[in-house]
Amino acid sequence: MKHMVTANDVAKLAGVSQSSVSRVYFEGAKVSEKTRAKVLAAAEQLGYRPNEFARSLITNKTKIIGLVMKGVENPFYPQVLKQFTTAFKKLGYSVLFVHTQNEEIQPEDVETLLNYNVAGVIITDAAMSLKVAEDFRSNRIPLVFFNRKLNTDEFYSVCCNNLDASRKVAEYLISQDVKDMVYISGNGNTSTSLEREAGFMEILQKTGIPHRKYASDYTYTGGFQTALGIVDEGRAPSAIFAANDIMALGVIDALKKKSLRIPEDVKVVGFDNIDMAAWLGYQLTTWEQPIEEMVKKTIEYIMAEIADYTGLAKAVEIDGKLIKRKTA
Amino acid sequence: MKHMVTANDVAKLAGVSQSSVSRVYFEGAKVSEKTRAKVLAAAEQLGYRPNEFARSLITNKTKIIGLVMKGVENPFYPQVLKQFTTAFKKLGYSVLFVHTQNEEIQPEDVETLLNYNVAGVIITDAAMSLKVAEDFRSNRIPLVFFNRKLNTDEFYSVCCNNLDASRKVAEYLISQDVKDMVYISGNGNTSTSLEREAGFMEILQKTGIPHRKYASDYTYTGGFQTALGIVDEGRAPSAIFAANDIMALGVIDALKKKSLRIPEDVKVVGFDNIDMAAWLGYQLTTWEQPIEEMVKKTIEYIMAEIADYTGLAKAVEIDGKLIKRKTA
DNA sequence: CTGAAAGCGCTTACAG
DNA sequence: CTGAAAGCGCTTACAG
Repeated sequence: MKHMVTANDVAKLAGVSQSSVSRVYFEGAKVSEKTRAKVLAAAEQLGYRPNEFARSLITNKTKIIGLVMKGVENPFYPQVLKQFTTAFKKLGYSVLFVHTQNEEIQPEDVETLLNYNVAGVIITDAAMSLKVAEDFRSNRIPLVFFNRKLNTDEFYSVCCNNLDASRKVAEYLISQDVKDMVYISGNGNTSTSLEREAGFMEILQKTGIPHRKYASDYTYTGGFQTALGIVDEGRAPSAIFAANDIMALGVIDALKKKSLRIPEDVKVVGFDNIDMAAWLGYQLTTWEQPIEEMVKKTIEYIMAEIADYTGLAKAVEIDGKLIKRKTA
Repeated sequence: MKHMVTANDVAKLAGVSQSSVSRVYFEGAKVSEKTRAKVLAAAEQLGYRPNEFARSLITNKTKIIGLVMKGVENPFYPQVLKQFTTAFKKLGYSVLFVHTQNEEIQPEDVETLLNYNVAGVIITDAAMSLKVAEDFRSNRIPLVFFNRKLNTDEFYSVCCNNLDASRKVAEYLISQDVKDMVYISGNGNTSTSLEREAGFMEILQKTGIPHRKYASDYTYTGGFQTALGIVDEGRAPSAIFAANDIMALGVIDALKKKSLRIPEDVKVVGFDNIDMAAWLGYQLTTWEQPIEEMVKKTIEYIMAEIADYTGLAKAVEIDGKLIKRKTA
């Protein structure tokens, strides 16, 4: 068995009480400089480290944030993971990574989060039922939907302003003098795909530009196959708006395979601005999601709720910007 | 304050002792079916869930695995993260994700891992000093270096057989009738880059094929710039072996930019077989790392050490295979 | 400012 | 098989 050095061991060596040792390590507690010095010296000598579990048990608080994610194949999400982890570390919080295979978060994942009494949970591209979300609420655990919304407005969400962004994409494309357009959607019922479609279609309808929609799945292969199908139908449009970048890259490869020139024959616009969009092989014109700002807003909310739980619900939307490159 | 349902509450409702409630939830403990039924009914009614922290405090064990990672921009690593998370979940373990900005794992990250008394730690592309590694050992926490080795053989590591793999890459390239070759390395002192270089060079030296080495950094941009430099020198070789795929993709884009044909003018081989290597825009010939098998070996070791700590050190190496596509 | 003591929610010998 | 009790390593009123 590994022997743990406890506050008691330190207390004995330092010649103070165990409470004093505790006070040295508990932020906000008061100790004299003299005691602090004695304790720190003894602790150093013994290699003392406060036990997080004992601490959490008594305070009923943890420094763990649950981050739920599905599509790590889309580089957008590892980026999100990285930024959250980095930002939370500065605040003294660690992230418990939960990966859901399925579209929807599984009961055992919810169990895990609840068992560890996480200080907050962020759910990204996985779906969560209303019932589960209520579970977190009833446990007073702050929850935010990141880059996704529930179709009720009873929870906190942080997204890019998808509606406005896709309107701007449509307007930009129209200004490029296109005849007809195609929207390639992501997974059917995701709020992101739905909103991007709505904004895009709204402008096209308003301006009377012919348009069609094809359903895909937010993957490279999905984008690739969908675009191949479109060309094989003999109905290549003058512009394609893909609901995310990784699909857009598949679209580009498919169009190239069919010897169509980009942007001359077909223009392509994506969404996210992942690293690869800038690669010379693609040079994708896309809408940049303001990840940094989105992460910041999410953390602000969670921290505020940790300090003083309100259960506040709000749909926060942050603008991004159009990044013009070579594909449109 | 959120009120927690405790084993005591359940005990009262079920009309049994708190110990009996505990036994129902503690694997391996014995309870009669009758008691179990009573407890489960009461627990269900109250929404009871055992407190992980109290449990960890008393058993001095956790179900948390620390996973340390740096380069999430290289799709190889999110893939590794996903596979570990999935496999550990099945065993009832969760993963605490630790992202290091710097090349080397930071003291505060080590603190975190130690404070949470993690059941094991896996360190991927970040570096860890010998001193820190010893820290884990002295706390009897199993540690494995995944896809990286320390330059001492005192720790457990799981890697692809890089030496053999790169020899095979060299032999394959030679069979393609090349005149001279270039090796583009990853970050200088990583074991992977060093080993891949060693195996590759060994064969080239043996067969007397002219070769040069360029130092890069395992990123797309690094590969791109390095290849650009090589061409600008007017010394494009007949084949380039990049130490990982993401650099190889950069190399391809640079060569294309310089209007060199692949594989006719220059052949390119990568390492990893990330998803993108198969994309139509690249069709990269590469060495596939057997992630699944590597993950499996890592987990086997960690589980064995959790059950019975030995501190066993070993360098496990697993073969991968050459994936022939269009670039060589 | 400091110490003795209670208690967080569990597991686990120890009796019965 | 079950219960009463001790104890894991902390925080936090409560006195002094």
